[in-house]
Amino acid sequence: MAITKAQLFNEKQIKAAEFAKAISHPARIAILQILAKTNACYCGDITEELPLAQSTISQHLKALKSAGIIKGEIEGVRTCYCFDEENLAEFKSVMEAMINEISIPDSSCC
Amino acid sequence: MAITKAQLFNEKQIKAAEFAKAISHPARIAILQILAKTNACYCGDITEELPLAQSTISQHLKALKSAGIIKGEIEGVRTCYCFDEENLAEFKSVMEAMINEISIPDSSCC
DNA sequence: ATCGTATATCGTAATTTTACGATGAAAATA
DNA sequence: TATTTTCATCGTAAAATTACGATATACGAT
Repeated sequence: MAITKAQLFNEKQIKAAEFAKAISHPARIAILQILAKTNACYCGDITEELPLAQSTISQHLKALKSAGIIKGEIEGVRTCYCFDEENLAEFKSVMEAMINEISIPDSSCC
Repeated sequence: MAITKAQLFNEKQIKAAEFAKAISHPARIAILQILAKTNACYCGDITEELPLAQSTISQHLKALKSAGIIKGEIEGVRTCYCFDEENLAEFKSVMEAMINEISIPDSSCC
């Protein structure tokens, strides 16, 4: 990747790609599903449910947090991870808009 | 990545992650948008619209094809890329299901 | 004050991704 | 037949991703 020319893509494209990258690993999807379905929101809980080391789960949590999809609140010795409500809404709307944009055109050539 | 433990995640998670990875780069999103909005479906057309080398575009097209989202039909010296109708529908339904699953639970802890 | 628990971070290694130019292959054109 | 056009692939390099164990930090409990 010689020089990043990413600024030549538009904001929507970059944002959608970032969100997509955030969920481009089965472990991160699994983490989001766990957060959505259970009250297990501590790193330890998630580590118990997934076949990965604690440090790896922590890394994935960091990636999801960087993307803005989740936030982490420190509760003493632990950190409670949950969805970032506002950003989750943005995630969904950006992804849905993208999915809707990607469709077969009227005059499909093949 | 010592040993791939991906088989310990379920099929849906793996499929969704694969699709997400396919659109996790602005160039690939841009390519899909071009295919959706114009009749430019040749590698050369796309190369003209994006700030990347022809070989790089070809690589991105290959990635989208591997994910099944598009197909390529050889037309003499050129290749016409378009959406794979059936797989595109799967892409959309898998992604939408995933997005719907990811939601704030009733008893949010924080 | 010490010990145990939970998690983030560091160091490291293997793999994958991204990008480019150069080259090759195959069809169309001169 | 020779040339041009179009695209895929190769070779390569830089960077990012993924994973782990080890360690550091910080809080709570004893």
